[in-house]
Amino acid sequence: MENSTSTTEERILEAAKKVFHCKGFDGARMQEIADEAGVNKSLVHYYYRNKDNIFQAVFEDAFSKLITKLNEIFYSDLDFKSKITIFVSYYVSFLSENSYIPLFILNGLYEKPDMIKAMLKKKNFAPEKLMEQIRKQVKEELHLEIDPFHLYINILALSIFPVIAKPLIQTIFGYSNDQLKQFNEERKTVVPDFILNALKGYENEHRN
Amino acid sequence: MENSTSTTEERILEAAKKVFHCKGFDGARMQEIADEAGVNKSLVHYYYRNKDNIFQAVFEDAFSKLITKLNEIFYSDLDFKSKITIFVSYYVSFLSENSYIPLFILNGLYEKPDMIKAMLKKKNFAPEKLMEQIRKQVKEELHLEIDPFHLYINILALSIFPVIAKPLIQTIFGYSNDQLKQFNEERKTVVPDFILNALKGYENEHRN
DNA sequence: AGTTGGTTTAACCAAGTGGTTAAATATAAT
DNA sequence: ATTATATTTAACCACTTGGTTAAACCAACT
Repeated sequence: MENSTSTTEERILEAAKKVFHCKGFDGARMQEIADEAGVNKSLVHYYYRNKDNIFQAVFEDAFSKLITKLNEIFYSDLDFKSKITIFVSYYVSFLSENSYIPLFILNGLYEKPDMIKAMLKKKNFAPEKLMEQIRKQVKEELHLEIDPFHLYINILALSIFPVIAKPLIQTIFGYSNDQLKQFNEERKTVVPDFILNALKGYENEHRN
Repeated sequence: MENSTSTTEERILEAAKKVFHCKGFDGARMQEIADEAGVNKSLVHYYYRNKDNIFQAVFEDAFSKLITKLNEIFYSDLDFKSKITIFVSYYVSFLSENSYIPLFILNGLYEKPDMIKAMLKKKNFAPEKLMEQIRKQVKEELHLEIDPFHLYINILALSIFPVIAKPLIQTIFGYSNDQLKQFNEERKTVVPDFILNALKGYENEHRN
């Protein structure tokens, strides 16, 4: 019973992504995942023994999508300013097309910290290396006194927050889908500009 | 059966805050709220007919806490740069002591958009006025070409995101509670500096 | 003491919940 | 055709969920 090119197992995972992303762990129902995949509920259990398992599969998928590209860009040979520009424009467009992922991951970190820790260990993801790379480049290439970790968090904040805040911008500021799309498009240049301008400010301030 | 100074109804609301903030709407259990308040479950129903009602009460409380101070600061007579400094340092300290609130509100906007819309209408909260005030000051006082809405979102992002990302910083970067506390303390100065430096950059860039 | 009003409770219920099981079906190999 | 294997299903279960009900409690007032 192959539907198009995907196996049933893949179709279930895709359905689970949709449901978990929209409803969160507690809000998601195994029945809804099954319906979304067009299969019986117990088939979901057949492939992924229980709810925790399938959640973990979905989380790993989302997390690695975010992290892989991040590492790729920040480990490359580019100068730091190029990295920022490339990273932000890539992330803003990726996230605005997968706007549920960041909040899903943050909630996962709150709800299932143990599961996440185990996953990080399994994939031996080491953020220290990344931070060391950033630290080195900020000091030796840009000669800035700004704390690299704060800078890193600022970059993430400016890239990620507006995507998380999508319903805030729509519900509270009444942006339409088109307006939001344009807003996200603008951020690809606005955010790098903002960051690079800020860095310029540090040059002037600390070169004394 | 008055416990200290608070009424039973207030004690239930406080308990509901705790539970909803930690578990979200779907994860929260009426029984847990009752236990937390030290009362029987059906007493919770007696005061707040159903789960939606008590959730709404909790949401309104959190939302108004965030918004009141924001309006207060941005409507004051201060120059814009002072507003930024004051706003950020106030928000960072408020949020780091109520770190569950921003994510709670964002999730609420996703989960219960209709409820939230109704609430905003009831309290006739109008963000247009706030934006107009910011727009005016950015143009006429600072003579900057930066889009005021993007600037506003940037300010929110830099203030709010690090608080939301608390479990990310702790779980992934392994920060201890003390380190996180210091990190938040530092942000009270780092963030305004970063923003004001960025604005300085815009002055140089666009004064031609 | 009796009445009244708000407050608090135990016991209960229908509707889901995640999860199990054993049987049915399709697919392919012998 | 028969067997073996992987896939798919309906029926079921123990348990939890939000919510109801009717009775008990308790202070204040008559």
